[in-house]
Order: sequence, then structure tokens, then C-alpha cells
Amino acid sequence: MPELPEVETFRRTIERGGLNRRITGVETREARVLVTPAEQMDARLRGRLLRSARRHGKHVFLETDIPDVWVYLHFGMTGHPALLLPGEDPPRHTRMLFRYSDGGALALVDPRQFGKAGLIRSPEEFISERKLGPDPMDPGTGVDGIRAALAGRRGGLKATLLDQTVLAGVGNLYADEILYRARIHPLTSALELDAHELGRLARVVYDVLREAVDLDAEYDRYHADWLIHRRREGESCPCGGTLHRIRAGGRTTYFCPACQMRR
DNA sequence: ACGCTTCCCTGGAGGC
DNA sequence: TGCCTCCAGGGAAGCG
Repeated sequence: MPELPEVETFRRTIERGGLNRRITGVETREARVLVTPAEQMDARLRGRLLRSARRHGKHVFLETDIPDVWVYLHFGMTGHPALLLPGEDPPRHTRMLFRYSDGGALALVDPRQFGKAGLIRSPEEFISERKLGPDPMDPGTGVDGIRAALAGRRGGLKATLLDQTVLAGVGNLYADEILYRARIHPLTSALELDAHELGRLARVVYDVLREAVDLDAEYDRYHADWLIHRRREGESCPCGGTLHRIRAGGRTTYFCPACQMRR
């Protein structure tokens, strides 16, 4: 699932191979993913360059060489970018292609079509309009910023962590991972934590995402004690307990009732 | 402010 | 092997 760490690897992929190449056209294969009409997308970007790739939460923003014109990408549940060599066939489920003058392309592949792409004026405006919370990996956020974002929230922490207007970037798997490592029950609210516990949770949010980003979001490389390797009902926790599955924040949630006791 | 449900969509898993 | 149903989940929308 593309959550913050996965989307960061997508950003890097685009940064490494998709920038500063002449775009000869934007080809839309599934208009559903587009927020900006296909003709407008193509007309605006034809002949232009992508200059830089930024990320906020689960969104990637591509700066163009036109002032106040950025591309935004959201990968939904199953999307990812792919850089194609000249002559290479687009993968199955390619929804959109940025064609380059050398014959290569940047493809948006998205089987379930929950992804989105469009033109915006600026990342700042987009973030503000969507009311997205701070990005936990933004140097300007830090552990203190994460703690401040979570403070005072009344809902269960699972739902709070998933709420992109609180923090941008945490999805279902990492929310469970964070609460598991912090040893907090998913239905506990931030209000039930004392200042020390809240600070500790904020630190865990930072650490889990940091480690995942540093390991290029490759699950195989995550430490064996991560919950992500054991997301199955009845699977045992290293503590000897049995993992439970519930629904929290509208999503399937795994946790260890022994490690993460409800208070 | 918050929780809950429904919807969008396809592929994979499981039952028979 | 094939058919069917269910489920996964990010996010938006609607409702209470």
C-alpha cells in the first residue's frame, strides 16, 4: 500500500529519472484518475520540463518550468510510477503516460484506479485547501510537531493516525505498526495519554516512518519483530500472546491485546 | 468533532 | 479447472 514511505520511494524514482526531460505529450488511458481534463493536461505540459519532485504525506508534487503550474500525483491504494525506456511497452494497468522526447516515458500504473493526478498552482495551496496535516518526515515538523498534531484529539488513535488532516502520510499498515511499537491499544485516544506517553508516541511515529523510509519501504528488510510480518488473525506475538483483528477507523486493525492493553 | 457506512475498482484468496 | 463471493484499502461523501 502506498503510504508515506512507499510514496517517498516513488518520489525518488521520479527525481532520479523523470526530471528535466522534454515532455512531448501526456497520454491518458483512464480519465478516471484525472482531476484536470486530459486535453488541458496535455496542452499545458507538452514541450515542458518537470523541474523537481516534492512529497507531502501521500502526495507527490512535480514542479514544472511554468510558474504556478505543478502536477500532483496520488497513488491511491495500488498505484506506482514506472520509468519506461524508449520503445518499452507500458505495463498493464497504465493509466497515464508522460512521453519524453527521447522516446522514454513516465507511466502511472494503478490497477484499482483509486489514484489521482492533476494540475495545481502550488503544493502549499493544495495542502491548505485539502487541510492536510503536517508531514511527519518534514524537517520542519519533527517529533514536537507530531506531538502537537496528535494532542487533544478525542478519537481512537488508530482513526487519528489515519486522519490525513491530523498528520499526512500514515496509512493503515504503519498506523498499526506505530501503535504496536508504542504498546498502545488502537482505541485509546490521545486525551487518555499523559504528556510523557504522548511524547513517546510521537517519537515512535517518527522512528517507524524514518526506518521504513531508510529501508526504501521494502517490507522484507524491516526488522523481524515488526507487526507488518504478522498481519494475520491468530498469529502469535513475540510476547507469547495472540494477535487480534478488529475494525478501527473503518479499517482492518491488528494488535496484540497483551502488549497493547486497553486502559 | 467524531464515528459510521457506502462507494469507487480489480485481483487474489477461498469455498465448492 | 472454473465459477462465485468476499475482501483488501485511501479517500470522499453523506448521515447522525
